[in-house]
Amino acid sequence: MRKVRRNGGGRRQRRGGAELRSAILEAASEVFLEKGYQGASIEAVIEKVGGSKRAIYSHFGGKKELFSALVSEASSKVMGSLSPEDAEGKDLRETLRIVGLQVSRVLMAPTTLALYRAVMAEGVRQPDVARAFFERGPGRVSKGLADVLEQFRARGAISIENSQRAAERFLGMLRDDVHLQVVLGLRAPLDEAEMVRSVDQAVGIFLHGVAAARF
Amino acid sequence: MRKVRRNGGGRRQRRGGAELRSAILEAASEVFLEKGYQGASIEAVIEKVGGSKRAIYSHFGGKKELFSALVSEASSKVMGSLSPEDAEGKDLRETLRIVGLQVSRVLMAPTTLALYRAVMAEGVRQPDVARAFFERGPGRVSKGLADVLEQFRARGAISIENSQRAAERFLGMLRDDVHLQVVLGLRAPLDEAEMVRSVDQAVGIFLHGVAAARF
DNA sequence: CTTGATAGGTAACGCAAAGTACCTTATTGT
DNA sequence: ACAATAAGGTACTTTGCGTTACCTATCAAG
Repeated sequence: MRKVRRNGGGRRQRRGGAELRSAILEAASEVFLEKGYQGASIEAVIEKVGGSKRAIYSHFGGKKELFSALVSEASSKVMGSLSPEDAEGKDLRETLRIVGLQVSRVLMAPTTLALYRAVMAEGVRQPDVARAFFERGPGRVSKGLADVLEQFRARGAISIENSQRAAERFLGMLRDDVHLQVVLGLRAPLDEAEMVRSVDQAVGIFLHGVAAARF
Repeated sequence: MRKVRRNGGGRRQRRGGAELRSAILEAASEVFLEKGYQGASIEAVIEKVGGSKRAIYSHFGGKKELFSALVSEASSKVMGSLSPEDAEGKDLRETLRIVGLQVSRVLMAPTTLALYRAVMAEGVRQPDVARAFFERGPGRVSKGLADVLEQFRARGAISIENSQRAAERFLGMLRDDVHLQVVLGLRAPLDEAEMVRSVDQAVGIFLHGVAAARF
């Protein structure tokens, strides 16, 4: 009886097997995010990574599965740039400013924008891709913010019925026409200063609304 | 000397020339909006409309131009379903409710969703398409609402620095995670009752915010 | 009726790209 | 070292599709 060394998935290792896999994912990111799922070609990926198509079919199974893997990975990676602990112990306004700014930075990052485009287009036809993206990305963010809001609600700082929906509203304000125009390539992403102002405005509306104070 | 019958563009008419053109646009809508720009094929369009590919090249020039024409038309058509006059003479809250509900209906309509997906994906590569979509669609809506808000601001009903940005914020709240999930095909569009509740919530936040009243 | 022009149809070209059959080579257990 | 196994490479097949060259039928002008 032999001992077989296996890695996590139960697949045998070879010279740079795992390295090749992640190199493919890297190259696939570039190609798929630039051209979109349908516009991307396996050949273009291989051209970047060097090697042969066979490697992609061995490692992933096909174009669809490669895309799916890529989206999962990219969605998770994006989340890594968020650090909710930065908002610990702050008051509500400051918390919203910090979270809002972090989210805005993510939303305006080139990779996120490209991911957004690609997934929006293909999500309807590949439900697992849509789910992976949403649950690892926007869904996680709004859940996280909802938890925070819930704490403030419990303390009586805010009056809302549904923390989850409230969080989604706040985040929705960050994904407004400006973001849409950036996604469409109609204007450059906001720079840091613009983002700060934008977030401040959103926080202001979210906290107190636009109605003139009726004193 | 005979009179020459011409249509608007100065192009000679023939048996069903214009009818064919619009039939092509109709079929192209179905195909492009279902499959996306890159996934759609001229052949599929022609199969639906009957005739030959030559007709498309005569009328439009190519796949790109056909898509562009389609997006312009569809974007304008969508706007037709908005009737801002319904909000005339109402107070601020009621105005926002009416506008919000109309916009929500549009956002949840299958055609709009499909258009959204297709344009989001292809906009970066076809700037004229992105522009046509945005200016006829979302841009027009937010401009319209901005004008209304400006009137309320002038009357002192609301305190905001920038009506345009404020309008975009309100509309952004309608394009939140729920809308994203619908676009991604992860959940069914809201029905009328759900939309009403959703809009009411957004209006509430927009007007007074979530902060507990400090009396 | 003739003539010129053009919208529309037929069919073919050319290319890109997904997937695969087959071979090569590295790796691992004995 | 050697056999067994499987990853990785080469090159092909097949398919689908955008585009175009060429032809035909229709319509207006004289």
